[in-house]
Amino acid sequence: MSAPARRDGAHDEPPHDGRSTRAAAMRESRRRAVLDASLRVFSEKGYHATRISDLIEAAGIARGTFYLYFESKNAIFHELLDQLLERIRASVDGVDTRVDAAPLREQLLVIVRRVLATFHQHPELTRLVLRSAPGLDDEVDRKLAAFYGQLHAWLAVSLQNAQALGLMRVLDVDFVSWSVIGAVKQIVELSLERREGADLDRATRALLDLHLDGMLLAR
Amino acid sequence: MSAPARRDGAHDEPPHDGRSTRAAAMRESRRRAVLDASLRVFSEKGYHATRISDLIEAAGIARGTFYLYFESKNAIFHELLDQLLERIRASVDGVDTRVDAAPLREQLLVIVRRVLATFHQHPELTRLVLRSAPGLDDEVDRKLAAFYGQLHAWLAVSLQNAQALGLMRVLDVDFVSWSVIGAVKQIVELSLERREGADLDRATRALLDLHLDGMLLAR
Amino acid sequence: MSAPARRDGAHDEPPHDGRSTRAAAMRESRRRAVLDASLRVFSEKGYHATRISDLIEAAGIARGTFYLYFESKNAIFHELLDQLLERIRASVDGVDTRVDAAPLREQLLVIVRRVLATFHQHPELTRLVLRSAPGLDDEVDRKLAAFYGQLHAWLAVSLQNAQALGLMRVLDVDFVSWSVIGAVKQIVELSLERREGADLDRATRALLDLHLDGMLLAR
Amino acid sequence: MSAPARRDGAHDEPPHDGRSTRAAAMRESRRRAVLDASLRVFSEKGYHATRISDLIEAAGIARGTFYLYFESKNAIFHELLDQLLERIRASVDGVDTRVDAAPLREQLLVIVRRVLATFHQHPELTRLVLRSAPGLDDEVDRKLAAFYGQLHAWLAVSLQNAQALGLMRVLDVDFVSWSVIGAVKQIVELSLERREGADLDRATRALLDLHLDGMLLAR
DNA sequence: TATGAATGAGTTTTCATTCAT
DNA sequence: AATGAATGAAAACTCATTCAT
Repeated sequence: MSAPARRDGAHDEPPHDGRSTRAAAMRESRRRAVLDASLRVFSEKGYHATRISDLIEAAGIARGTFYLYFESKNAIFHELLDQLLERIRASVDGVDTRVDAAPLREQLLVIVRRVLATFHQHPELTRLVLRSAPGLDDEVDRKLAAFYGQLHAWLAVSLQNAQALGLMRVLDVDFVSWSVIGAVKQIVELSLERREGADLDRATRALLDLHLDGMLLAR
Repeated sequence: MSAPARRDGAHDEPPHDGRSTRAAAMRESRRRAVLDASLRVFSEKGYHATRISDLIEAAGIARGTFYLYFESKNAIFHELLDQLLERIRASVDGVDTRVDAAPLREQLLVIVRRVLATFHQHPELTRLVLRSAPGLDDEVDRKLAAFYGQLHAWLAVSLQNAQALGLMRVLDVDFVSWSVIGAVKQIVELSLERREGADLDRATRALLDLHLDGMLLAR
Repeated sequence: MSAPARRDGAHDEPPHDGRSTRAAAMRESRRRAVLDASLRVFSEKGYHATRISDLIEAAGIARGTFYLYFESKNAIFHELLDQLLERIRASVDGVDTRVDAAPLREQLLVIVRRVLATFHQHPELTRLVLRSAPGLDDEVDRKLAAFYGQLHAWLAVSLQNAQALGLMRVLDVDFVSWSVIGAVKQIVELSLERREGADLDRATRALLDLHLDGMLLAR
Repeated sequence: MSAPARRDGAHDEPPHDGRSTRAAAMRESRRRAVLDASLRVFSEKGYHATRISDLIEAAGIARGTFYLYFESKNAIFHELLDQLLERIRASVDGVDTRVDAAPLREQLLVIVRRVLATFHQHPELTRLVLRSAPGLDDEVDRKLAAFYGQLHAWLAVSLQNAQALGLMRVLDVDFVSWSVIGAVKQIVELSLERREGADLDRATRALLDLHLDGMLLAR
């Protein structure tokens, strides 16, 4: 998976020479603070129920200040969205997709655990992506589709390889990949509600158990 | 699965004696028409992007008339939501959960096909539930949670039985049930985009194949 | 001078069948009332100092009602502007430009008196055109330029004819026409301040006296 | 015509002793630079469409710096306005109003040419006065009224004298003076659009031709 | 019952001015 | 003196809901 263009957010990056390095750092940290506060609010109330007033109150800034850092409510949401998407991409990117490198079981174990952990470490971002984002607007939907599409493509290729190497049964790789993605999403959503960190391992094992060996006793 | 309380929508059902039976029928049919039109609009534009103007235009009624039949924009959405939820429930309800009645594979085949078909027959309702509804408001989220909760409980019990009867491996039934639900949701969403009706069988088979026998070759 | 396309203002003319003739009339009269009230406010405070609040207060309507009739503050202003421009055009249109029809003096007398009277009858519209409109935005400036351009063209042609017929000295018709227009505008503006209606005749005579016979005694 | 009170603009002139003379000069030159840049912007975009951001960008200074030199957006505009008004006043002031000094024709030739040239040399200031200023606020309108009033008074007195000396026909001096002012304004505005410098003489001659000898052939 | 004009609270965004550094 | 980030009052516009006919 290749990294998408980074989204810098602020309208036009001010040209900062040497002397304003400090200022630029301050600015960036403040931006971060607003993003963090906004994430919390968006994640809790959802996009539409969130007012700019909520955002600036949570960030402790004035109304105009918000627009100093972000173009609009919509823009800050997109920036937030891009972040998690990027984070998940990164967490998957690290996994070795050369199937011969290790048994399928081990490989999937690593990636599933990583993905679940990533979501688990960022419950707000997760809630944002899973609950607030879908259906917001066409642009958001396009981003989500692209994201899941990448994930699916990556998974499908991996499975295809495994299949070619005789490590996997002959299955409908397309549907199976989507199925796995759906299962993971659902488990993530579940852990969001339950907020039990300890279940991460249990969830990982259950997912692998099911998908690798199936429900039936023997064949 | 038990049927939930029916939601009548309109403010207070006027007591209709014999002479107004015809009128009541007219009223009901008109209500239906508005609901149908609204479903189409909601499903296409999403809840927030949909204006009352869109609804009344699609239904061909006047602004005030809308409020004669529905309390509010929110109320009609809830009514629509309840409908699909009820329809899916019904499609699942019919399945015999006594595990000994048939092999697990057959049972799951029937139910998965039914569920997929149900969604497939009502793409608008599906889009509504899958895209517009989540994260809308607490009430909606509660309903969805309850719905999926029921589904999960039903599935978990079935699997538990199968397990007890030695028809199924020992798996974490809780997680596995959620995983299956997630997979199905994802496949449904997929078919929503692709709009290929013929794939229903292929999807069903792929889902069962994966979940019953797993990915690995042999054990 | 040809009449320009009428500007109907309201977003999309609602289709009114026979039964809603009364309603349409009501609507139109209400529109008029809002236009009149707005004209008063605009004329007194100028475009920018006028708030929508001022407009709706003057018209005695609610905020939303305003937007039922007009798209925006800018739109109602344009509609008002078009009105006076049209009215002046009409007042000039009636004048016979065939120079041989009457002596130049008589012709100019009629038209100048008409123009002055038109402005004088509508002091608010006049103030709007003369004070608020110029420099408002490009569209307004274009309209004003077009308007004065028509006026100038009409005048220039008339003078050209007069010249060809030997009724007028050989003068730079282009500049002279603009000069006359400027003089009239200034006199109109003057009468706006003085608010003396009786001076209309005196002003007309002074203008003609000056422009026809010049300042010098004899030649 | 007497010079009006000078408007210094900046809050309170700091008392500058000998040692700060250099600094004061710097300050003054910077002030000038900001004024010049602002004039350009105001003249192009108009008062309301001009943002402080435009001003400081054009002047190459920081936001806060602007307020070190000028009290407000309104204040700098007024200062700019006063300048042209003063400049025109000065260009007229030099003309000898003792009518017996020269024939009316010669006198008017000089002054009209001067006035036109003054405007022509400063198109931005001209656009400001003619397009942006009128109707801006009461204070501006008062200044413009005062300015034109002075011009009118000066012209009226001159004509009165000429009349008394038998150099001019008996005309309504009040209206005639306003008429001349209006004509000149219009011609100036015209040359602003056309931007043809060479026409200055032609315009001057046309104006005099018309006003001195009138349109008619002979009397 | 049906209509659609009227309502006004609520929301985003702008931008002149201030002030800490 | 110079800077530019921060401020918040003010303004336009939207749209779900009401209500007189």
